[in-house]
Amino acid sequence: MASEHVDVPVKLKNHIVSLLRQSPLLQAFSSEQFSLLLEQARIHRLQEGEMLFRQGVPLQEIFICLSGCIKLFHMTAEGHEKIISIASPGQNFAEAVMFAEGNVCHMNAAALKQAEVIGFNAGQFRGFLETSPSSCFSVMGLLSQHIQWLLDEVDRLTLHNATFRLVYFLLETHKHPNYCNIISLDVPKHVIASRLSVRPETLSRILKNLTDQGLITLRDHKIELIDVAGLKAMLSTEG
Amino acid sequence: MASEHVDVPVKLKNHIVSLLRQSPLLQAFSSEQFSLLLEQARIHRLQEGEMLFRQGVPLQEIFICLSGCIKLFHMTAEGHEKIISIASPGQNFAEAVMFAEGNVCHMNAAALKQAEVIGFNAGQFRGFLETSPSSCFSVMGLLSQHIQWLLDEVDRLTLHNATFRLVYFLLETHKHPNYCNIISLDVPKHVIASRLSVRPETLSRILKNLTDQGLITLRDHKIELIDVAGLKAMLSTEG
DNA sequence: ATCTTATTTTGATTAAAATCAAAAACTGTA
DNA sequence: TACAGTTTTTGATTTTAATCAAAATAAGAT
Repeated sequence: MASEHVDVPVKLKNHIVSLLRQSPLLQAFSSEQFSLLLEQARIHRLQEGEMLFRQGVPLQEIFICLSGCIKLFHMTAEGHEKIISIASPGQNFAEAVMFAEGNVCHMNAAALKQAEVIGFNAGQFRGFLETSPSSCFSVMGLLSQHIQWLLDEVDRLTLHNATFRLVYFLLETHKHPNYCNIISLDVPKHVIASRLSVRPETLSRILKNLTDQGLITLRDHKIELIDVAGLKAMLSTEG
Repeated sequence: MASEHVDVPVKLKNHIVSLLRQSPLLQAFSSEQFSLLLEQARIHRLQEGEMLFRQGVPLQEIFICLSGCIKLFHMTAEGHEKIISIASPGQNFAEAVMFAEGNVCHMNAAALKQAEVIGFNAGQFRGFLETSPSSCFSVMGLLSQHIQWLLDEVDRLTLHNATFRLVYFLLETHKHPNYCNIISLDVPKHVIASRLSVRPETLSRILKNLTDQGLITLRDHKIELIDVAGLKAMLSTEG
């Protein structure tokens, strides 16, 4: 799995190296361990739609997205897809698999657009953890955060409706970047829909409602948040 | 929080001690560390409905249920409750909180029936982890399992319907115990409903359907699985 | 450009489950 | 046993979002 599109050894640009050095996954390691991990790491270059790994398959790597974005998703027998999360540059994924029975991952990962992913050797990674409880604590913190996120997600799915989930998603996405109130959707809307567990038609209608209420405006593939306070109010009152 | 109903120091029956010794949470520790954890542990005796801790409050303990059962649940501003999971004797909970920002737990815990819970000192626990990477690995394995369970739960909530969730729940509950096909619900049905994210009325109707189909029978607060193969078939075909 | 394809929106309809309301079945207690 | 309370079931109705179907829009290729 995931071996066809690999370049090794890794030659990384400096800004990528410093991105990685700051990753919560790696920052607790010594410089030496960090270098050794990089030496053994592989770059996966994926075309849009290309799979990185499939559910049920054991993984020998822990991943960090370097460019593009990766969807992590479940698939039912009938072919229905549910996107659990979307990893963007700097974000790690499949780190919990390293401690799972048989290292089997229960999810699929595929590129939503042309992407580069770095895969660290899981055995080597575990080896370094064995020598360093402080690194273990760093990883345990990461796993704890992951659990917290999933608990909140269950919360949103069970106690809140589709509109709430979309508004929450918009405000979350809005948190990170460059102050301006414009969110660029760099993936098709049906991807956002799957991420939010609604049908594309429903997402379209909800966006229309919010537009009609004067809370957002839509143009191209960008959503401008007109009334952030109003959106925030929707999260506390309704849902 | 959680200090009113505490007996300390702990005096435990032998079978409880051996239950604890086998807990995935504790088994990686040395006998000495295990004893020291027990020395600092507190027993919480809870009446039915009594809270163990509330969301938003920092926790200084990691818990294992000794008797009775504990519901772990979210609560919305409007007072709607969603039970995430139910801990029965031997099961640990709130172990991830120990690595969270400010040790803040985002869930509530309360007794579903008269219960005893042992709370280990989280600081001491972390201290022992610092001395032992192998214990860390044990905990990371536990956290990884927790993540896996939550991912599956998201899966069931988004890709499957209420009937699927109930049938899955019945078969999961059936896995553990003493071969016989009778599941005793030792909690009110509305608790099961909340756990499955359906309304009590809906649960009642689904149980009726399954009964009409000859898959189960209901009497008292027991569900007898008549056609286990038929139930399993429902998980693969429909959902 | 034009044609082709994929994505998104809109409208009409359906389905699953929630809600509302009330009856029935239990529980425990006096 | 009768009574007061809770829990569960049943029935009628509504709501939310899914589904089905088709039009509109956007994106790519020739």
